[in-house]
Amino acid sequence: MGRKGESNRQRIVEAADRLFYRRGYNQTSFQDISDETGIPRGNFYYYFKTKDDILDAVVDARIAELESWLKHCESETGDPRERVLMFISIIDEKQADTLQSGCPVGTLNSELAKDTPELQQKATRAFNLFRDWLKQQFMALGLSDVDNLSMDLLARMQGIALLACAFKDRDFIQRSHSELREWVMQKTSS
Amino acid sequence: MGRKGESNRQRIVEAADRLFYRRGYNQTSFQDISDETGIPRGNFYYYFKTKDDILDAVVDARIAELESWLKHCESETGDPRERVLMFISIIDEKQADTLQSGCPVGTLNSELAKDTPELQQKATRAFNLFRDWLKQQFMALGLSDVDNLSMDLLARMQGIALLACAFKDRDFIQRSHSELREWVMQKTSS
DNA sequence: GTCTATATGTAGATAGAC
DNA sequence: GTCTATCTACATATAGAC
Repeated sequence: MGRKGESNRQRIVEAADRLFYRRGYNQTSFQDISDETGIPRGNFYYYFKTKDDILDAVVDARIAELESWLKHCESETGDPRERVLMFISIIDEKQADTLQSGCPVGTLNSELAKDTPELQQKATRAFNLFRDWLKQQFMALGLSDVDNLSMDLLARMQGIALLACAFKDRDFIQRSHSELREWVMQKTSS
Repeated sequence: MGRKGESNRQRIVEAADRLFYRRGYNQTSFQDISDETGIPRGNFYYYFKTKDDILDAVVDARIAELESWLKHCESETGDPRERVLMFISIIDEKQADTLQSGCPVGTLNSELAKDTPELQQKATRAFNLFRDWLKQQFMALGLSDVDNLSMDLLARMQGIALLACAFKDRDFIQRSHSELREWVMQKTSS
């Protein structure tokens, strides 16, 4: 059973990814994942030894998605500034999800920082991937202080996502992303 | 049986506040609170009907703490700009906790936004209190756009706290708070 | 007001039939 | 590979003795 070309393992990871995002890791049970996939609970242990192993696969999936976005930005234009602006446009398109559940990477980090530092380190991998990519773009523009610039941009994005979700304020996202674009323009024109 | 002048109810709330902050709400059990206070699990139900009621009291406690900080800023100086800068200094002093567990209000919001919107609304009360206070300070300075300014400052603080906690980066907090002060100076001098 | 014993549900994980 | 039945641990919550 299961749709063609979609392994049970893959279906579990996709459902877990969705549920971990919407409800949080700790608040998602095997029963929830079973309900969404139709795959019996006990079957999960054929593919994953523990719940943490499922999280591991989910983090890998989120990293892969982030990588695909970065590659897309790179393929669309050779101008590093345009690439960064394009990334902002991509997350801007995820408004609806951000409003409801925040940033998939940020909220996971925040949740795992409490009580499970080992897993949290895994979640920061996605942050690091993005930081490194930003650094490359800023370096290609001949900027100094690329480490700080990258952290600052990421911090702004995270603050925006957190407040937008807390207040369910769509206008705030739009205004903030617009100001973020201006910030990028200004910082990359010196 | 409880230190003098400290009711059992109060001791439960204080322990819960600490544990909810460090481990998260969902990851903190009655057993944990019992272990910290020495008060038996079953006893909690004399003071609170449900676990949610404990959270309610914890949120009230965090709001009360925030209010005391704001009052302190107001009592120290009549200059609204100085008040805002003083608030940044206060949270700057909480670096160690922020590094370990993030912002007590921000992380709680983030956790409760997933799956328990009712409780999350309660947690946003603290955000709203701070926003209103900031608006008052900015208005007293004769600024326009006080709503956006307040949201932007809060968003920056939240982004800083989240990344500092994710990367356990003390230098980042210090640099960012320093830049936040400059931002306040600039915005309030127009 | 305080504490113990316990009810009731559900979590993650395992064993073993098919 | 798939599924059911079940184990053990622990969660919130309740009942009732003291």
